[in-house]
Amino acid sequence: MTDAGLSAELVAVVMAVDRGRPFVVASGEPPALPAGPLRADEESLQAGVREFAREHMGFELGYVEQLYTFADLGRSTDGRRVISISYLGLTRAEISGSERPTDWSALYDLLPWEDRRHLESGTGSDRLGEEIEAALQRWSGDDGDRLERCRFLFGYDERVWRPDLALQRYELLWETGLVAESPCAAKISALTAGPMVNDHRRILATGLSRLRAKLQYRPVVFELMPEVFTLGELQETVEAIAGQSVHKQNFRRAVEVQHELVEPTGDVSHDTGGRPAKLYRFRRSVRQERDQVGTKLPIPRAAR
Amino acid sequence: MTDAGLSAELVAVVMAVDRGRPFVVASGEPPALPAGPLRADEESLQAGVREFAREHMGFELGYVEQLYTFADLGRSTDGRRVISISYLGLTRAEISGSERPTDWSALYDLLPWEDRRHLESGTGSDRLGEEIEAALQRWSGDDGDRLERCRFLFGYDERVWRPDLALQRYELLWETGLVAESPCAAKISALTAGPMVNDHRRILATGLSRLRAKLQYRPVVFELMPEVFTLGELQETVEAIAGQSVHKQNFRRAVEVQHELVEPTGDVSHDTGGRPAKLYRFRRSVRQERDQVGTKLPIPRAAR
DNA sequence: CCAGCAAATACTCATTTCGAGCATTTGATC
DNA sequence: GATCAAATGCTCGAAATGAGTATTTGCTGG
Repeated sequence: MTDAGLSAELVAVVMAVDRGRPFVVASGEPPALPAGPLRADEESLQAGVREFAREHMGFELGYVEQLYTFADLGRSTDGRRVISISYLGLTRAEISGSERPTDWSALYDLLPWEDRRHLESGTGSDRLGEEIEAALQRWSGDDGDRLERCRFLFGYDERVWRPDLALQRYELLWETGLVAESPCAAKISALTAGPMVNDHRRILATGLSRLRAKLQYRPVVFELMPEVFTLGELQETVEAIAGQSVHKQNFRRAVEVQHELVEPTGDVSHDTGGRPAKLYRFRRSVRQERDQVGTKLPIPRAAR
Repeated sequence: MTDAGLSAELVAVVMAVDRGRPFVVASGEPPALPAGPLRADEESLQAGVREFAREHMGFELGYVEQLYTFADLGRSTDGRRVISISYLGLTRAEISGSERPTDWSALYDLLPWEDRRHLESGTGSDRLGEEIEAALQRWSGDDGDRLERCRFLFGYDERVWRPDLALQRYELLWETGLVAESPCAAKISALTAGPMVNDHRRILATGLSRLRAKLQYRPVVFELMPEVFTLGELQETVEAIAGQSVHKQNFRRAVEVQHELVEPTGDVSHDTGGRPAKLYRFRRSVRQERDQVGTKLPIPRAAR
C-alpha cells in the first residue's frame, strides 16, 4: 500500500580508529550522520551503502552491517514519517590529527560518557561521571526501579560497567533529559555540546553498542586495522572502541590462542618506545569462516 | 524523497512452543507469514506489531524485537520495491494438537533440517540429512571454499553443528537450489514441501537464527512458557527452539546458578511420568534488568 | 659505552566455568 | 512391593579466565 507521505532513506554510521582515537563520519552544524534517499535502482541496500561511501566519502567500507530501521513517528522535526534504515560501516581511513577532513568527528565528543579509558588506573577526576551520577540520582528519587536501572547501566554500587550497553545508556540519558535531543532537556545538558540532527545520536549509539557487542565474538576489529599491525596497536584499537582498557597479557594470549587468526609478517616495528614489536597481518583466509562464527577477543563484558 | 513505487510493510515471525513442538504463524497456500502495510497513524512499529497480533491473531505478544529490513529489488514476484520490516514475536499461545487453528504451522515443517533432536542419541536414520549432504557434495565439487562452507555450516567432518547458523544454512541451501524458492530450484527440492510466499522462508530463518542466538544470553525463553512450569518443561522448550537436546543436569545447574532468575512456587507437578517436579515461575522483577543484560542458558553453541 | 626506561613478550597460578557422568530420590503403576 | 521414569543431587577433570610476576630488548641521554 503506497502511502503518499512515505519516504525512505539510508543512514550510515561509519567508523574508523586512528591511533587509539575513534572517529565517525558526521558533519555540519548541528552534526549529522551521512544519509541519503533510498534510490529506486539500487539492487541491494548493502551495496547501496558501499556505493554511497565510495562516492560521497571517497573510500571503501571493509565491513557493512544493517543496524536498525527507525520508523516511528515524531522522529524528525517536521511531522512526516521517514523510514531510516541504518547501517554500520567500518573502514581503515587514516584520520590524522592535523588535517583531518571536516566530516570526521571524534566519536567520544558525541558520546563523551562512553569513553572510560582515562579513569581506569587510579585517580582520574571524573567530573562528567560525577555529574551524571548526581543527575541520575536526582531523577531517580526514591523510585527503586529507576535506581536499579541507573546502577545497572552505569555500573554504580559495585556493579560492572558493560561497554555494549551504550544504547541503553543513551536512552536512559534521553529520558532523563540529559542529552540535548531530549524533549525535556530544558537546562544546559553539559553532557553533549549541542543536539545532533533528528535522532542521529541515538543511531550513533546503536552503532556503537552493536560494534562493541560484535567485537567480542567476531573478528571485526581487523576492518579497522591497517594491513600490518602490532599486537599493541590491535589492542589499542579494541580499547578505543570498547572505551576501556584490557589486560595486556591476556589480550595477546586470546589472540594467539585463536588458531591462525593472525600471522606474523616477520618484520618488527620500532616506533614503540620500548622493545620492538612483531608485526602481524590478519589472515583473510579465515575471514569467511570466522565472519559467520565466533572469534573471541576479550573485551571485558565486565569491568571494575 | 518520496518514491512513487515505494511501499512498506510489516512482516511478523510469531512463534510459540507447545509441549516441545515449536509453531509459527503462517497460513495459506503457499504459506505466508502475517504481513500488513505500514499504517500512517502508527506511532511506533513495535506497537504496530503488537496491535496487529492482537487484532488479527487474537493474542498478546510477550516479546517483540525488530529483526531485519528487507528492501532489495527482486524480492517479490512483481518487480516493485517493497520494504519489509520484519519482527520477531514470542507468545505463550497454546496450540494443542487437535483443533489447532489453521494459521499455526509447525516450524520444522517449514525448515525441516533445523530439527536435530531425533538423531541425537544413537541411530536415527537421517534420510534428510544424508540427502542434503549428498546434494551439497555435488554442488561443491572440487571447490575448496564451497566444501569448507558446507562443512562449517552443517557440521560435517567433526565440526560442530551450531543451531544459530540457521539463516546461513538457509542461504546456502538457497544458493544451491535446494529450497523451493531458489531461482535455480529446477528439480523437486525434497527438502521443502513447496515454496513460501516471496522470501518469507528467509525471513523465518532470520527469526529462528536470532531467537536461537538470543536464547543463549537473554531470558527470552520465558516468553514462551506458561506462568508456572517445571525445569523439565523449560528445558524442553529450549530444546525445541534450539533443535537439539542439552545435558539435563547442566541445564538445571545453569538455571539455578543464575541468581533469582526463577523461584519455586512451592507446588509440584505430577504429570511427569516419574518423580514429581517442582514448579517454578519466572521472576518478572528481574526481567527489566536481565532483558538488557545477559542470562546464560546453556544451548550448546556446539554440539557433537 | 653504560644505566635506565618503556614496552613487548614469557610464564605462573588460583578461580570459575563447562561438559559429562554416576548416584540417589520419589511418586505412579502394575 | 518390585519396577519404572523422571527429577534431583553430587563429583570430577578439562578448559577458560582474571590477575600477577618476571624477563627480554632496543632506544636514549649522559
